[in-house]
Amino acid sequence: MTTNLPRPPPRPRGRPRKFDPDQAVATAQDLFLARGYDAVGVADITEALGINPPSFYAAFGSKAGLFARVLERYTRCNGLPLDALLQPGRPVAEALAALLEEAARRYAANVADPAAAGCLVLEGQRCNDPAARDAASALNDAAVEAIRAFIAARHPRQAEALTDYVGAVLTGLSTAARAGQGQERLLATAALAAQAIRATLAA
Amino acid sequence: MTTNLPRPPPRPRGRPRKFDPDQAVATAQDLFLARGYDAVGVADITEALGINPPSFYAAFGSKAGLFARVLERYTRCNGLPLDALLQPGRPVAEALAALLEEAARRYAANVADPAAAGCLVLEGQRCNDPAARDAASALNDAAVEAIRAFIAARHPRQAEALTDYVGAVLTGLSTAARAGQGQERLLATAALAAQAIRATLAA
DNA sequence: GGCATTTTGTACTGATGACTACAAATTTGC
DNA sequence: GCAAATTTGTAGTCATCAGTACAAAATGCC
Repeated sequence: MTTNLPRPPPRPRGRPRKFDPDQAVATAQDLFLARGYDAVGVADITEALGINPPSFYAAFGSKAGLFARVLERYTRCNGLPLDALLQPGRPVAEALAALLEEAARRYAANVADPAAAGCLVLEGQRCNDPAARDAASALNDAAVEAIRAFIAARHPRQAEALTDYVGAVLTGLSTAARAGQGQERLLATAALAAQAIRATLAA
Repeated sequence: MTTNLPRPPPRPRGRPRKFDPDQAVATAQDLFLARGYDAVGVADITEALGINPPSFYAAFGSKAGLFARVLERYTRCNGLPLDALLQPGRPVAEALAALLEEAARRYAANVADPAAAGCLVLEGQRCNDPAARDAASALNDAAVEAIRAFIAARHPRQAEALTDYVGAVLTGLSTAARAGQGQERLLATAALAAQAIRATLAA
């Protein structure tokens, strides 16, 4: 029997694409992370991809449409792994400390791309395009709710305040990363921030 | 003797101004605080002032030039009173806790202008105009240095880490305020954040 | 009154940036 | 080979926005 399972999808009818949309999303992610949504023009993207505007709009609809796909990829591949960090059995203070530490590691600029620092979701919420902002806010809201629910399972009385606090520190870490602070400083801030969580939950 | 002291400055030669530049700076401060530097156009400002663009440019030179004057006014009238909060004799943990609490109070939106939330200096650093960004960053750098020096006077070993932490929390508070959190939530976050400072300095 | 000075109002310019109309090109299915 | 389908490349449109040219108006000084 010849294989009939993983048949490569038959190529559609018309002229084939000159570029890979998934690769384009990855490239755009780098650009947005390095310069921010507003500062990256469609012309920058099409130039980086070696395509012309019509190809871009046929594939993604709009700049905000591309950004939504970039955010999806970012949360899947590069965002904080909330599911792994906030496992139901884990002590809350320990989990939140690990969350902040992981954020410090991920938000710091790496050597490969020194300008790519901070969190794309957090920073994306500050852009001037309502559609892009809403896409980022939706993902942020989901993440905040996941943190709140995790805390509330064990410490319902302190869930709101601790969630606000963790959110504020994450924002501060992302901003500090974009301002050029290196991983050591971000880790020190995260460790310091975690002390407040321990102090609160120990009481 | 007739008074000769507070003589009102003799009116200059030409056609008199139709608007008061200082009042214009105050109006612009409200606009920038409510919508952010990038989202406020020169047209918005001239319309709010009831003047035409040439009058605007004759008085302020550029949008960034106006923003510099707005920032000066903001730090003088509405910014955190660092000098009062960080007096040399004051215990460091107490002073920093008061600083965070005061930030929570000031960053929260007030009833008079519900959209005006957050810190104009912190938010201004994120705009897309390099000149405006630099003006905001210079003021921020000065504030950060003042905090660092205040801490270092008593706790030199922890000055860097604590300053980074306080800066991150302030950024988080400003962002949370702009996201709509009310004063109670901001105060709770500030109080929580202060615990980490106490824990660090008690050791 | 006449002149110098400064601001005002009208009506632009020039740059930028998201987005598109349209025809040519390249593929598949018959 | 031919028609249908889809993408590409060229060359734009349109809106927005910071900033300006220039003449008319309004003042003080002589």
